[in-house]
Amino acid sequence: MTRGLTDRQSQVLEFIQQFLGEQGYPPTVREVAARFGFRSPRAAHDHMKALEKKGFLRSEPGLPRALNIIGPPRGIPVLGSIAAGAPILAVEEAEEHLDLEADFFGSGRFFALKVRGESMIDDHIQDGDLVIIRSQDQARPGEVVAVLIDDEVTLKHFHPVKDGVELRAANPAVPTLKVGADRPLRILGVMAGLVRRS
Amino acid sequence: MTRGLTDRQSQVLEFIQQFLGEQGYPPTVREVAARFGFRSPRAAHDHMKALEKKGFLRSEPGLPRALNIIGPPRGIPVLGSIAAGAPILAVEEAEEHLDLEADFFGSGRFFALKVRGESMIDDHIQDGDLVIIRSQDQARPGEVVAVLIDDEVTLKHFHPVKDGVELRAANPAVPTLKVGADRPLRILGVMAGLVRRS
DNA sequence: ATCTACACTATACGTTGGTCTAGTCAGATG
DNA sequence: CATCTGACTAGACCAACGTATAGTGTAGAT
Repeated sequence: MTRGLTDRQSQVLEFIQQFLGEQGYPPTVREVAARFGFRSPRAAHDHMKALEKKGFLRSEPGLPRALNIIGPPRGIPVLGSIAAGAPILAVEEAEEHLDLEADFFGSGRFFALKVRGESMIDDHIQDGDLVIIRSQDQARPGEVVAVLIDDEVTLKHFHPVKDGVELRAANPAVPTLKVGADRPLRILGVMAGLVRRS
Repeated sequence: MTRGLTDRQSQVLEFIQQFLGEQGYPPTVREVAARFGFRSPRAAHDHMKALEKKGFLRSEPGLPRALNIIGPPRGIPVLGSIAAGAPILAVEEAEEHLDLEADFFGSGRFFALKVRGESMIDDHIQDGDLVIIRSQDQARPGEVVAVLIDDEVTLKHFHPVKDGVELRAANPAVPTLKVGADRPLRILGVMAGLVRRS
């Protein structure tokens, strides 16, 4: 499952996550041991130390329940910048994660892109804004979409036309891009929100 | 401060919240005591038991760090709308809470205001946006501030001038407001970010 | 003048829980 | 075959921690 962990380590990590979610505080070594039926706290302790060494957990030595899950970053991954050449769309490659509530922007899978330039300025999306995209491969006319075209990601208004698609910017200075049905165009998702950190 | 709590109890609760946000796990009785300089863990323990009795905390007896904040919702409180007449600035009156990471917009105490109208449209702040405000009573020239004036909250650019302050909108259609040094004007905080949910 | 609520100090008890030493066992690797 | 890694048992040490008893001081209400 998760990068470089043994099965048992994944299970332990998952349990700690779950415990934290349900109880609001992290489990002790012995609580982990009890969950898996270990007769010795040592077994659980070993796994937790392994998880720590692999960077999935942080803990304060000697202190009970002083645990922190740091490995699998939760939240919305910031996958790169728009119009900056082929961003990698794997979660592991995320530059950063926006750690916010699961359904903050509604339901679905989300990612974020950092906007470069002023091409969507009339939609009040400015340089440096993080645009939240809901992952989907379909879009309705007029929606703001993140599309992959010619190995580049752009944010545009989506308008299907005869034999193709028009991608309109929200800036009169930026010309509309007409894409024929033959050219490869992949919709990555539609805009679901925006975060600006001044 | 918060409903039915003594000053000290509020402080203790706030510290526990902050600790949880920063450390990822709850503090022990002694860590609370250390924070406030108590020479005895008993003092902290008493406050925590009081908070528990008043329903702000839950704890598992005998277990270290087995704490749970249940009373006050976490996150950034949405305190009301801008330019919509005297919003209540008590945390209890929050309409909603933006449940996101503690230091998402940097450090400090934050609240959010829902923007009504187009008065800041040139700053690309549009109707319905949630503007994140860092609580502080000072501002530097040019910063976007939330100010309380005549029992109304507005979002404006802050410009100190001779014998007063100018509050400029980011929309040419909205006239600049000149406020004399005599008129009561209270800075609630400065803009630290923005959240738009499309 | 007494009472009660609040905020604490001083000290201590007993348990919980992180961590240690010292092993066993199975499966994979060289 | 020996060695290594992963997963565990058994038992123990002791610091950290929740909790208790007993008491001080202060401020406001009765």
